[in-house]
Amino acid sequence: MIKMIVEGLLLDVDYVTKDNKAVLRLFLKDSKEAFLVYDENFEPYFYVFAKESLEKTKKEIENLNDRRIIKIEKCKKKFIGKDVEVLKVVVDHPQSVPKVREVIKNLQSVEMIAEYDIPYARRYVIDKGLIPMQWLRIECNKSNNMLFAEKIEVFEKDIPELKILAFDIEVYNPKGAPRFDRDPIIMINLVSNTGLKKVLTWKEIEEDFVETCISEKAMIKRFEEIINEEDFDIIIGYNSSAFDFPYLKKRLEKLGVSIYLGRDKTPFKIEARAEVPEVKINGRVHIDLYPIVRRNISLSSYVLENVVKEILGIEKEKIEGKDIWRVWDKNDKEGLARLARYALEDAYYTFELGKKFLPLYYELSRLVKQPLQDVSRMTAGQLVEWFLLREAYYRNEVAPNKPKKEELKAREEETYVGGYVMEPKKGIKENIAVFDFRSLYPSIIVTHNIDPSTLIIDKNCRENKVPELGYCFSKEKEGFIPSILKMLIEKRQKVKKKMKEAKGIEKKFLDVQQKALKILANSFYGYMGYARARWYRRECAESVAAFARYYIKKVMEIAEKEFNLEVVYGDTDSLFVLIPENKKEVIEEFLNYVNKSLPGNIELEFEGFYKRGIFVTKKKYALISEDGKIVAKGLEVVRRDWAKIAKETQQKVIEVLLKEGSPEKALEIVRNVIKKIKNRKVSLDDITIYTQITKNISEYKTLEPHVVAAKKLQKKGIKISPGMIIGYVITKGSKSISQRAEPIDYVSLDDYDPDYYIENQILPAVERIFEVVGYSKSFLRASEKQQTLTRWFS
DNA sequence: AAATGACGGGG
DNA sequence: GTGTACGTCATTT
Repeated sequence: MIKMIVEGLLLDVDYVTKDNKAVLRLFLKDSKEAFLVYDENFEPYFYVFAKESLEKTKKEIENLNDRRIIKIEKCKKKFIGKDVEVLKVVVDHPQSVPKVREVIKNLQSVEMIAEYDIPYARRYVIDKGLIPMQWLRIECNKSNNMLFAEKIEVFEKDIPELKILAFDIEVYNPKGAPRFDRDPIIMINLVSNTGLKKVLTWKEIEEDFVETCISEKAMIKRFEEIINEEDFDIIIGYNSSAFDFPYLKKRLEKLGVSIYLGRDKTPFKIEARAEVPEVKINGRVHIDLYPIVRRNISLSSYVLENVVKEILGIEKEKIEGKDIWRVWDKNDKEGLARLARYALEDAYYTFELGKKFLPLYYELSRLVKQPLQDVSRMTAGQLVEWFLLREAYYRNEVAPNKPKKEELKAREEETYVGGYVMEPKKGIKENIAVFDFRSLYPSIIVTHNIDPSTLIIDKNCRENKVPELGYCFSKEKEGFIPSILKMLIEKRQKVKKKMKEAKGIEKKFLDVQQKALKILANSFYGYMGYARARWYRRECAESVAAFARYYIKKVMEIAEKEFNLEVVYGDTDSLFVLIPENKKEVIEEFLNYVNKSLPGNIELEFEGFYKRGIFVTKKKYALISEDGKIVAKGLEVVRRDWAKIAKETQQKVIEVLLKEGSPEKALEIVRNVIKKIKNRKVSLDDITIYTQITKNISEYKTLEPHVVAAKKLQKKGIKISPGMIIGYVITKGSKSISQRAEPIDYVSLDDYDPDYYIENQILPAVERIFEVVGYSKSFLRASEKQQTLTRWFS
């Protein structure tokens, strides 16, 4: 056994079981290579609160004679700000926790149990004070060529160059959605910061970045080889959790091959989660950019091309997914080369998106102090929760439990008045300035000391009283949440101050840091009102919202009364104001005036200027900026289970209204579409609705259209299995919509029901928009029904 | 009115 | 893995 000291950046932590004991694995990376350190010095535990005396409860637990229980200790802790004494029950293995806790929680003398559901690796990084994406100096023992940690300390140092691979697969798909049991992977596209720009495939393609393998199987094995040879730290994809990796896994099963991508030479695993599946490649970090982009940027569509356009400002061409197989089958030299170029582009842009977002997640990982891959999957509420769990540990607070099912249901039903949403002045408006107050919520929490422990429910309370509500917040003692939030805000201000003097990379680095702090700080309000939160407290969230309403209304009043500006819309922390032609300077004046009148660090910001907007209802509007970018909120019908013709019609209507400001032209578009539908001048492609079968047909309780269509296919001898996407058309007749759904392969243009497409597809997609520009629902419907009588459709 | 089921991205 | 989303919409029952 040799003693030694190693240093490395903490990329990930998990545990393995050796001799029935859990051993933690720290995956580290120094400036040269990746390495692994084990830690055996940690034990799983949870807390027990006693009804009467700790001693009595301790005895009762001891009397269980449960061999999984290793130790029971009395501890002094705090719970929601109050001193408590609890028992710490240590067990032999993390997987014993759920079993032992079930026994203990039902004991007579037990009041409740706590912190019984914290994943072992996360508990470990919290208790040991480790910071992922930060450097560790570890004193270890080396035996059998393995390193065992004895003492660990965190120190600050820049993140070393990490090896990052972006990948993407192309799949043969003659039936639209690829069927994993039949359709092969035809290309694997790789772009890395180690200089890789490669398309693996199994057809000869004349491009120098293409590497031709002898078969699909050989191509996948080559993919494995490249990952292991280059030893990537991070593997990124776009929707790779839900598509690329699951598809790859199914192909591997079908082909009877295994690949070992883990640093410990294990296969990658796909773990079912409520959200999207989680891909685990031991020792490496897998990050799917699709959910990240969705969480961080508000767009009407998240197809890669659109994301690249909006975020990177690059117009990228797309080979329609549906056409890939055709190009592949055609075997035309130029076609295949073109396919390969597009394929490489997909990986390239995924890589570019990674460059854009990864630094932020490195920072969030350091800030929340949980592993990068975990943090990359967290929603805002989870970021706050894990951050608070760490803070609670260091303040000796026992964390409140997550709500049980009934409690969750009760919380979800507990509604309160949220932000103020103004009923928009409906219709088309021009020259719109948008302002928002993003720092409003955190500032309110800190300024008014809003916390579960400071809440006073008393109609007659006076000091620090919440507008409209019978609550006050004591200012005697700083609350848990306000004190943490205050620290975050101050830290951010410091970083921003430093940023002013910094340059180049240093400045960028600081900018990412302040963004991470901002994201976290802005999530605390939502967190207190989030039903699944441990530190949930309805009255707190309710009070923040009440203060926010007070401030936004005040600012709207200033705009109208003091600046004579028309406010056309506002939502929670934003307001939309009409700016008179040639008076843009008023934006600055208004902003300055408002900010002088607001208390503390509460600040209004200018978000942007828009040439035109359509305001439909609360939360439903579309804006076009001066450079022609359209931002649509709440109006999109871009789902697969709508007919293409409905989606396209809606898009065209919004575009014409915003670009030309002409309801008449938009109406003309709708009339033409209706006419086309009536005259059967559409294609089957336009009217096909695609819906996925998600379980065995026999398990369906209700007979929806796609289920009926699938049953009809089954009768024709076609095997239906979960995951299949059924394309169908609604045909003429008097039965229910479902009964009239016919599989696309068995209908002709003469069969479809024009009324269904007009009434249930076209009109619902556009009528709300038309209503606000002066054409009522009944007008649209009436003019549609009078088709043969009126000029509209003749 | 309540219950049920599907959407997103990927090809 | 000591963790199971989310908010919205259409259609059926």
